[in-house]
Amino acid sequence: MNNKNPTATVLYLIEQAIKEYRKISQRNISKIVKDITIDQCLVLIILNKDDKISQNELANLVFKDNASITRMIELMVKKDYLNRTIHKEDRRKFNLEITEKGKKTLELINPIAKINRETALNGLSLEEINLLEKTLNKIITNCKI
Amino acid sequence: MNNKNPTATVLYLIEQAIKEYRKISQRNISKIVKDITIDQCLVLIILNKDDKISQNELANLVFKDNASITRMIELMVKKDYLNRTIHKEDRRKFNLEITEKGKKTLELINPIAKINRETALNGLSLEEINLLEKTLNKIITNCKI
DNA sequence: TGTTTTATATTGATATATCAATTATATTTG
DNA sequence: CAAATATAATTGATATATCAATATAAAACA
Repeated sequence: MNNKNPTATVLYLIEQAIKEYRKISQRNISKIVKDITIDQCLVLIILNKDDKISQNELANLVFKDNASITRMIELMVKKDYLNRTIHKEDRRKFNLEITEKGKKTLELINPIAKINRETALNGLSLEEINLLEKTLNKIITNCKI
Repeated sequence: MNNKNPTATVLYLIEQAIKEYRKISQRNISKIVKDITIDQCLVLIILNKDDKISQNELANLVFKDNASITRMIELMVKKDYLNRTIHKEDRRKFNLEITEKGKKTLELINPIAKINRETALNGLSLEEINLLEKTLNKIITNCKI
């Protein structure tokens, strides 16, 4: 793992970075909202921007499997963060609506999400971040081919 | 998600990048070895370099929880990739030994792991990779504080 | 129109992630 | 040396990841 050749280790670093970020994010969220996961938060944030998306589209946006989304939504409905009703035009789909509890939670979550990002990116120049973005996009493209 | 401000999106990109990389890695491994996961491969690779490490140390190396490692090892013993015996000097610990099947699997895995890395990093200059490494390390440090 | 194909979501099975509580053993300390 | 503390690993509970198989509805097509 501690080779000098970064090609052998940089992919582990990506994994480590996202795991550390998820950890502090979950810790900070849990201080304020007890019964929610960061993945569920992300679902709330996305639905808040566009509540007309399907579960399929939602899955793509958060890089998850359809199966995972189905189960997450199930839990979020059970915990009263979301309502789910059948889509009238396409009866295979569902409407996902954020409940009052969900909206209140969003107000608590949004500032924390901002702080989490700022914490993680603290001390990085905009140039560094742009480069990071560019490089990650290349890796993503490489893997998708 | 499609803000122009990269500070809001770059952390999602990290998540996406590692997920795409894990996907192709698992796909390529599964073509050759049927009953193994990429996480289990990583455990084999690490134990092959140093079979004296404890489960704790192993967990740290692969950025996993102790609990996850316990269960992974349990499965790997069941599938005859590892042997586990009690540590004589410290009876809280265990010795982890790669079986013959494990060794043969390693020979199949190692070249694929190399190809996976090369695929993911294809077209990236050494400079880009070094910068990526540097930036990721900064993020990791930020999150750990 | 009836049949085939495609799209959306669910379910089952298995693996991993994470936290908290617990067990067993080692180490430290009074 | 005994009690307190620390360390290594396990277990239980719950959430997510992934694949394959399935159900249902919509769209395409002949």
